Amino acid sequence: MSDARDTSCDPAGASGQPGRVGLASDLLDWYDRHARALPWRIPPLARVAGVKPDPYRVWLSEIMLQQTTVPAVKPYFEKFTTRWPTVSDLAAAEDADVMAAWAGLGYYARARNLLKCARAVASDHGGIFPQSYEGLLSLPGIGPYTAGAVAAIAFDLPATVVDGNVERVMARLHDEHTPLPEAKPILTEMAASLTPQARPGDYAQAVMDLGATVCTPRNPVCGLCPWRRSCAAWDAGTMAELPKKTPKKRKPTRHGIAYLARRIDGAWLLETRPEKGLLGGMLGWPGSEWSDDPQEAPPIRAEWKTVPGEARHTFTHFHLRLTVKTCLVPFDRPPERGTFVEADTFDPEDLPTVMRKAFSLARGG
DNA sequence: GATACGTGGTG
DNA sequence: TCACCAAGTAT
Repeated sequence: MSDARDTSCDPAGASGQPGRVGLASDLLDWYDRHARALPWRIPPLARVAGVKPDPYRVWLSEIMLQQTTVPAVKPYFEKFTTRWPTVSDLAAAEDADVMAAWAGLGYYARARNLLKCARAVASDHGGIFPQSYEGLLSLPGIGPYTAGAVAAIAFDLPATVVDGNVERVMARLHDEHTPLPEAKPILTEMAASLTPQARPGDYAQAVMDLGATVCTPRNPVCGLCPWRRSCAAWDAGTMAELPKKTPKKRKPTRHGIAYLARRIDGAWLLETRPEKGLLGGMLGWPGSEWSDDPQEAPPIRAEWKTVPGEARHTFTHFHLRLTVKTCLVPFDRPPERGTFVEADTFDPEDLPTVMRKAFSLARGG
């Protein structure tokens, strides 16, 4: 781990401190000048002046940011913090309201675990988040990354935070060619050995910001990097090919049928999907199974018409081509599955994206 | 360790 | 069009 290059070229090393401290300090200097302003972030100057982050906002942002970009998260973060300003407010919310508010953001298990976690904090911890890595890790939806991030950012504990950005930065800094996920423990050890005791919260955010804005997956901007002089991949010219990753499987294509039934008073036939599995707990159109050759499964007796075209959508591990069928039914006909939702209560924004696409196709948009 | 789990942006 | 990628977790 103690690469000679780490110490040979940095001022702190020359002044007698270990090279790793020099690297952390260089990065914090960079962060003080280049930290992005984000709705959940306390700017470095304010942090140094003693302003503390709200653990609820840190936790909420970190859950939303899992596998999700900053621009996608921003409006959802504003919506959640406006509607539920504290963890106790969130804990008291209805499941359906939270799932509807999360609709469109993806990875819906996050929303289910978000509520479980808020309720655990409210009922088992008096509405206060546990202030330790282990305590945080024990909560639903909080894994090693998020426990470290909240510990560091909210409580300024010297936790090592390893996300995709940090993996990439470490792989390049040390010119590590072992492919992910095999390299994860190695990269984690590298990250741990760099984590400073001073300002761990700012440092955690700084490494991730570096990865997000300078040490990017494609076209890294090495000319602006505070760690360029210490970067082994820069020396070797291998930045563009790191980190190595084991190749992913091709996605198969599945087919399905979505049934959009409208009652004469304008109500729509919807159903809440089972808690487990794909789109678990979300509102959606009744439908067939998604497979090579789906079987008809109309949720109500009616004269169904097939909408021309298909709704196409790609999930994490397969492509979906959805045939959309519509019908109009009388007021007194009971459905075999699902529940009619009054027209003035129904908002397509409450649906996951694939279901919105089916709705758009049916409406001719 | 491998797999399931969303979505939108990008080259 | 298409594969890759993003502040991962649960099983």
